[in-house]
Amino acid sequence: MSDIRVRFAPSPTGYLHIGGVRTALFNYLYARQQGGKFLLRIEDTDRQRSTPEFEREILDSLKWLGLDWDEELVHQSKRLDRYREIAQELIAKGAAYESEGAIKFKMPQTAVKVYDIVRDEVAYDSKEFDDLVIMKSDGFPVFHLAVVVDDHDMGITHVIRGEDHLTNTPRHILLQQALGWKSPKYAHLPLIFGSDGTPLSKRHGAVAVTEYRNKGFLPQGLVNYLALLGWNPGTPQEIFTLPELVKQFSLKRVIKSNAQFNPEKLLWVNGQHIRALPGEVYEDQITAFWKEKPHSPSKELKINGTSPGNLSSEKDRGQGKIPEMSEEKWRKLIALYRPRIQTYGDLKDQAAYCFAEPEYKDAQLMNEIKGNKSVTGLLKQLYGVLEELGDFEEVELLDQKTKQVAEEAGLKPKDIIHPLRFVLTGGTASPGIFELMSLLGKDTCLKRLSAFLS
RNA sequence: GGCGCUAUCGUCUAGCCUGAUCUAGGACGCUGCCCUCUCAAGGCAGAAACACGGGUUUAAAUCCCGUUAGCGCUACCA
Repeated sequence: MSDIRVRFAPSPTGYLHIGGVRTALFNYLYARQQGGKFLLRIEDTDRQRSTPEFEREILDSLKWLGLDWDEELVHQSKRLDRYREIAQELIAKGAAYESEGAIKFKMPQTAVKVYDIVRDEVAYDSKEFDDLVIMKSDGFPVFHLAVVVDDHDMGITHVIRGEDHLTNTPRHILLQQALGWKSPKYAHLPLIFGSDGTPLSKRHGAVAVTEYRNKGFLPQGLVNYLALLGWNPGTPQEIFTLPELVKQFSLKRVIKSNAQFNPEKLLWVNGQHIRALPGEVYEDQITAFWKEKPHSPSKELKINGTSPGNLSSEKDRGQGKIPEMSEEKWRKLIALYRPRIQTYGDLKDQAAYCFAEPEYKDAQLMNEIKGNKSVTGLLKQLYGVLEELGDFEEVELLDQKTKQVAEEAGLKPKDIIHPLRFVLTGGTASPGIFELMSLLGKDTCLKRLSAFLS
């Protein structure tokens, strides 16, 4: 156990966003790796914009991501007296003065050096800085004072934050010097931008953690991707679990230049995690995702009474249950789609025809198949063959029988498989047709066939 | 404007400190091929970058200077 103490200090004026997660993550990784403490401080001195709801969202998001923190939460709003005390102390020392109801820090005229772990030494001349308001006329501290006081009181040894604070650092150091306090070590992280190089915002798509959660991203996928923005292990490894990151992380390998957020790579990383998960974990997670109301659009997945197997009746719907597909079928389904999805939410788009009647959107293809006598003849024949089968449990048998129909007509397997896929799914892409037939079940398959052929 | 930070494929990046091993490596995306009943997944291959200009040196992506560009700070926001 080292005495390293770091902190993440969000303002509850909005949801936890991508940039915040990255900052929190790097603090977390450093603390856990060094055997130090990862603390949380809520910077809620902006009374207008801070809300308890946002605070709860932020904490929820951090928990979901697996970034657990140590010790009690610190709220700046509860430390107002302390800031006032320090401000008075600065006045008493002649380092600050009152001005129009506010208190200003008298900026010493001196050279300041910031030793930054990421970018080495950065020098400033404080002649460039104006006197700094530290207490607003409403009696609330300004960010700079609160940060310096809190970091000191919390025993913070390393301040790891975004590069947007780099230029604030000399002011903070001057404040610390005026108070006779030791400065923590600093590490400024590169910023994350959108694909057009401007600060990440809603224009660039999802920025809030909750949005990613709702879409069915895995916390480890998001964490993994974000770890790679501004840091790399120096090895070709790209896929990491949190513990692996903790082990390999190093502030020394933090990149200096800003990065652009690339949603496509995030998707890929997430897909890798989906495939790397132990089977049971995958099953539990994706099942929970589709069951849990607040975080899944599962209503949209529903399902008319006409779904495969014994799907839910009208009454059962909206209960937040997986459609009353048997446990066994649901498992088959998610196994079949595992290599095909990048987020749990993808199931909705890709397997829609498992939960509702297929939509034949491609009218041209529809007519092509329907208008082709030999194809429809083949399908009718197949219908007859399938009807004779007991159930559709045996994939091998379905395979055999279906191909046999084609062979007997002097055709190739795909000559029947492709039209059949279209009939059953309404499209041209699906998992293996025989696995799919088995999944849908005999009734559904026959029903779709006869409906199509009639 | 002033001050500060940054600058390798479209994007994330390795390499830069300790110059020669770099005809610049990996990943996402893209293209093609293989696998194959389609789509994925997986495998293989390909196109794709050292911002620009000066130095230093036998030798520079790597060191130095300048230019340009991007970003940040310059609030009684955080």
